[in-house]
Amino acid sequence: MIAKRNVAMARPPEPAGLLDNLVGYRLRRASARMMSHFLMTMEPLGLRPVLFAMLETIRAQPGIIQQALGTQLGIQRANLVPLINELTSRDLIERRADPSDRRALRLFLTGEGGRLLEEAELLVLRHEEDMLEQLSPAERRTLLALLDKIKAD
Amino acid sequence: MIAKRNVAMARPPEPAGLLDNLVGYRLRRASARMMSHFLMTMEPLGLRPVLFAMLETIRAQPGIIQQALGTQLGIQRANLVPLINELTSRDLIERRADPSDRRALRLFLTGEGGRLLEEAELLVLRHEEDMLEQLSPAERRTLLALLDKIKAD
DNA sequence: TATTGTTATACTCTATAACTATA
DNA sequence: TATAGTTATAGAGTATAACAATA
Repeated sequence: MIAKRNVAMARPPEPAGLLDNLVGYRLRRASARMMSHFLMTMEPLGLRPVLFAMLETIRAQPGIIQQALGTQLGIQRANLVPLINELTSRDLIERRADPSDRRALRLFLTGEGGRLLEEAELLVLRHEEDMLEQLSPAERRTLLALLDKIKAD
Repeated sequence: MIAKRNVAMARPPEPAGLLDNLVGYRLRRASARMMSHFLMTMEPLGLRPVLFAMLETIRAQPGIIQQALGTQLGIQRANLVPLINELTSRDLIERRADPSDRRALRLFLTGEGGRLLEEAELLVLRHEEDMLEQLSPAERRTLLALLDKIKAD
């Protein structure tokens, strides 16, 4: 393609000045790249990032109630419902009534949920390895540590 | 609140195991924190992150066409249209026909767009300062450099 | 034929308010 | 009164397909 110079203020295609020095913007773009690649990687398993995060959290804390799951993942109770339904109807998790608090539903992985999650974990590790191959182990630790220093609000 | 121990596999509320060691997940959470704080900061100006990014890019490259704007910001042409309309109807930018390519529309900030963007930049810098106060200048540079090492796809 | 801008559409994510059943 | 789960709804982001005008 040939550069056009017929407009008064046209400049070389510089990325955009201030924008490119903003941590928030660069963070958002980097995160979008990761998400997009995650989606491609997980497509065969039909797991989006949220669903994977939910399964991981339920596996780490079997019997967790929806409210706690939502709090930990930053998802509101109301928005969690259709996601829980999605995992339930795919037989990846199950809800069991809590005998001591009949408002609460405890969440557990099913056998199939556990199996799928194991497959997913392999894919996720491969995905991270693929996206982060330019970063040494030390750099990855540094990146995580620096991310943690961003204000929690 | 008192911990309940009446469910077989209940564990201490650990964040979630593998999940918390995934760069993609931590990146996504950090980015969400920044976005949320950005939204609060910019609320008085009515600028969302996308709109701010568009204004910045148009200011840096006056006369940019929609297609290029979309490519640079990672927004598809079709999705850009309502955003351009929003900025146009608020008199922050204007479209001018390109005499040499009558398919293309060149984008420019209006006077008011320029003024609003200047205000916005001050707020954004304050916002970044607020969110990143725990990071030294060197750490911020390191963070940006590490983000750049994440694969571009 | 390919490209620019556009319309239409659909899905996901996010946010809020209000309901129910329990506590 | 407060909490857990739910329903309904609306806004915003993102993706694809198809069209008109122009190259």
